[in-house]
Order: sequence, then structure tokens, then C-alpha cells
Amino acid sequence: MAGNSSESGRTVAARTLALLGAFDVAHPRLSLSEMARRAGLPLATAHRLAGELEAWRALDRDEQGCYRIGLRLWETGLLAPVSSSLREVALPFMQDLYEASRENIHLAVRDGFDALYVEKLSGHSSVPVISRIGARLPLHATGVGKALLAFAEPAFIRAYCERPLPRYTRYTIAERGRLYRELARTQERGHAETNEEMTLGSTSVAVPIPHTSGAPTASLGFVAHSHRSELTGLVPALRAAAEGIARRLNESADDRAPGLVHDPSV
Amino acid sequence: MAGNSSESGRTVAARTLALLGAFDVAHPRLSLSEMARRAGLPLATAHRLAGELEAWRALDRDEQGCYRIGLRLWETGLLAPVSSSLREVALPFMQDLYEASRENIHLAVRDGFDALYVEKLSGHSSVPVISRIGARLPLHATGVGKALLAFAEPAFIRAYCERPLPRYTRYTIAERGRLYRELARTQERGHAETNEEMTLGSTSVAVPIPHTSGAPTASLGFVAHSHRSELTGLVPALRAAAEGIARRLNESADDRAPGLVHDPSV
DNA sequence: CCTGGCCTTCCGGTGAACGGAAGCTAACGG
DNA sequence: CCGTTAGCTTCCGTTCACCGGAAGGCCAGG
Repeated sequence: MAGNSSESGRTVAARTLALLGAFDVAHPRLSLSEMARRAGLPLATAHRLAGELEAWRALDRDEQGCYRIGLRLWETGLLAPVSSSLREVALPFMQDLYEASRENIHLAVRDGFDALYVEKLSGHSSVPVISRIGARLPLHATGVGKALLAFAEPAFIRAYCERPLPRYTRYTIAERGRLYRELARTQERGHAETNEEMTLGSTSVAVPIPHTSGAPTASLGFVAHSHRSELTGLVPALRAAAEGIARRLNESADDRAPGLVHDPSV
Repeated sequence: MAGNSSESGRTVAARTLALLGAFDVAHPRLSLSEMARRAGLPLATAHRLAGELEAWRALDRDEQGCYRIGLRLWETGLLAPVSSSLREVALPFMQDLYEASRENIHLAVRDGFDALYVEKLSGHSSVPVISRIGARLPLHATGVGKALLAFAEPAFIRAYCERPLPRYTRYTIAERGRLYRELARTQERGHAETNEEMTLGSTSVAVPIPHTSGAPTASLGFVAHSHRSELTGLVPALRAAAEGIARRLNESADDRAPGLVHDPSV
């Protein structure tokens, strides 16, 4: 920065992004002071930068003057491949699965050490689940998570298991050795299963969405009440959908290769 | 800025946001040079700022080095009220409507002079439509758009009609006087209808989602093939859903009022 | 080997950015 | 009515982060 910056070496861009980073699921609505405190910025600086974000509509203000994430940022975020490609392709398949089963359906990708939920369909008849679009849940205790983890590169699996494995219920597989065995079984079967490992009373199955080269980038799964045990019967349908999604994803990737840049407006 | 800035008066924050603004639906994937050109920035500047955006994961790079919107920006965008409140509340109602009708269902809000599509459900049996989550379509030629326009403040209606009204098909109501009459009829009926006004072969009905005070903030509508004329029969279901959504939205707004800031993590 | 397109790194001058302090507004209580 | 508190907004002199032309790298195509 310039001037009497208290903390040298922090760029304007980084401070601006820190303001956006002050928002999270528990804090989707912040006053200027809260935002400044959470971003670690002096009030006057936060005020100036927030003004610029507001002008671009990355932030909005409600009647009380509190800041919220703005429409333009939401719109821009929709351009991320995870939404514009993956979600777009997967949604019709997920609706088919929903109509056939009436159970919760999740689509997740791996991001760092988390399963990131990209889409979720659920009706009134399905079990209420804690997931939510944009939610991050652990790889070792969810169906979609285990499907992502079991088919990841061995080095990643090892790295994941080295870390502490939080326990959510008494059924969570929180011991390294048991998790390795569970992942090996998942690889053999070709699909992941969970039983009350994240939430008591819920059971799930999931399959990876294959990728042409290497580890899967996404996974697809059902969650239901644990007393309904026919979930494994839905695995073939799940696998067919996953393969359909993979095929469509590769097609659109090929589309892109020859032209490299097709830019109608320039 | 500092230094030998060619264009004075443009702040770093504004340039950073201009880089994000270089992306749109037709350009979700940009090389550094394209991004710089579209943002109106010198290459070296764009390179530096893009590096900061990438570090925060507001941008990602693919195998070829091209930039795309990053996961973190997508995640942050989900915190916008339009997604975290409106969409979350409306989705179960929309699924009910879909199961009962098997038609396309749209949820839109007004943003400036556009209808902004917030959510869309459609099955394989429904007509393919041009809408897409995040799409912007005109207020005078779509069902959800007319529902938003007809129940807006009179001053806004006048301002909208002053502007040129683009024509999309020979059925588009592109004349000011006819549009006024159509909006009056929409107000009396309490719901909007369109007939091939945006797309030949498609018809739609829509209702506003009432707001405690003043103009509706959102609207909900069906789109179907125009030869299926029973769409008006679905209006009561649509209206019931809109009222349900409005009630749930007001409840959650009330939750917020007493505590003003309920912040479990601080 | 040369050429063209694109990405990345370097570096010195300078004006945009910084943030403490003061002013402002609103709500509350005595 | 006025003192107090809490939060937002504005002001302004100092200074260092930013700027971007230029040079260097890299790759593919001729």
C-alpha cells in the first residue's frame, strides 16, 4: 500500500478480497465494523474498499445499512466450471434419479480435504439432511466423500488419513486402519456406502463420476433413512447416471479443444 | 493508483473487479491477454492482479493456462440473499409444482430492467427453454418478467415503457400502448400470461411473490408448449406456492429483527 | 532458423492509498 | 433535555505499493 499502512506487504487486492472473505455461512450479513474486524482491516480502510465493492455490486446493503453479498458476485460465481459445466450437465440426470427414487440426491466435488456439495435435490418425502449447496463435509464420513476419497490418488489418500479424523456419531470410521480397509472395500465394490457415520438414522450410497484420466473429479450419491435398506438396489441407476454425466462432460471438453478460443463477440 | 498509471482515477479495487467483469456467459474462459483486453488493462497489470485473484481462488487456471472463475468465488456468491434465502425457501415449493405438472418452472427477481432467473426446474418432458440460472431476460416478453413489471411501482413501469421495447417474435408486445393495456389486464387477473412473445411455440403463466410492503421482489412461473392450453388451470397452484414462499420469507425476516446480530462464533 | 503470439519478470518514479482523528447520526437512559 | 455510547462517514498529510514499458522466455508453425 501507500501511506501509513500499519501492516506492510498486504496489497489492495488482497484486502479487497479479505472483505469478501469475511462473509461465510454463519455470517452472510455484516455491519461495517464486523466486516472490518473479521477482515482484519481498520474501519476507514474497510469503509473505502466496501464502497468500491458496493459500486460494482459485489456487495449490497440492506435497509439497516448492513452488507450482504451482491447480485453481481452471485452472477459471476455462476460462471465457475463447477456450476456452468458440471452442474448443468448433471442436473437432468439427477432429476431422473429423483423421480425414480424420491430420495435425496447429492452431487459433490473434492476441494482440498473436503467434499464440496455442488447440487442437491430433495423432496418432502426424503430425510432432511444437513447438506446444502456450497456445504463442505468430510470425505471419510459421507457417501459422496468416500466415493471421492477411495478413487483418489494413493498419495492423497495417505495424506488424508494422516490427519485427525473427526468423529460425528459412534459409527463414524475415525480410525486410520479401519478407514483404509473401508476404502479398499469401496474400490472393489465400485461404490461407497455409509451407515449413520455422519448423521444417526441416515444411510447413503455413492459412486464416483469417472474422468478420462486419473482420479474422478466428482461423485453422485443417495441419502435415505437407514431403515430403508434397498439403497444398494439403486446403485446400478446411480452408476448409469454417473457414466452418462462423464460422457457428456468429455464431449463438451472436446468441443473446446479444436477451436481453442471461439469468441463470437470480438 | 500509484506510479505511472496511464489512466488516472481508476482504483486498484476497480481494476481487480474489472478483471472479474471480463468474464460472462459467452466468455467463461479467458487467456491472460483476452482478459486484459476485455478489462481495459495493460498486460502486466492484468497479470499481477490475476495472480492475486488466483491466490485467493477467485480465479482458477486450466491445463492450458486459461483463467476461469474459481471455486471460492462461486462459494462466496452462494451467500447472496437471492440464493441463500429466496432460492432455499422456494425450491421445495418448486419441486411440488414440478411433480404436479411436469412443466418448466422458473423463479426470477427483478434487477434493473431485467428479469434475472434465480432457479429453474425442468424435466425431459418439458419444452427446452432458453432460460438458465443467472440468465437475464426482458420484463415485457416473459411470464415471470410481466408478473414483476405489472406489480412494480407505477414510476418504474413508466420508466420501463419509455425505453425501446425489443421484439423477439411477431407476437412480442413491443408497442408502448399495448404493453400498458396488457399490464393493466395482468393486474386485474392477478397473474401474467405470454403466448410466443419470447419464443415461438412456448406459452407461459406467472404470478408475483407478494412482499409485505410494496412491490413484489420475485415471481414464479410455468413455461410449456403453446398447444397445451391448460396452463391457466395451474395458476391456483402457482398462487398457493407464491403465498407459501412469501410467508416463509417473512418468517425468516422476522427471526432476524429481534436479535439484530446473532453471532455464535464471536 | 526465424517469426509471431503469448506469458512472465524487472525496475524506478510517483500519486493512490492509508488510517488516526474529528465530525456526524441515532438510540438509549437519567 | 442533555450526556453517553456505538457505529458510520469524511478529512487530509505522509509515504510506499503500484504501474506498465521494456526485455526476456517459451512454444508452435512456416
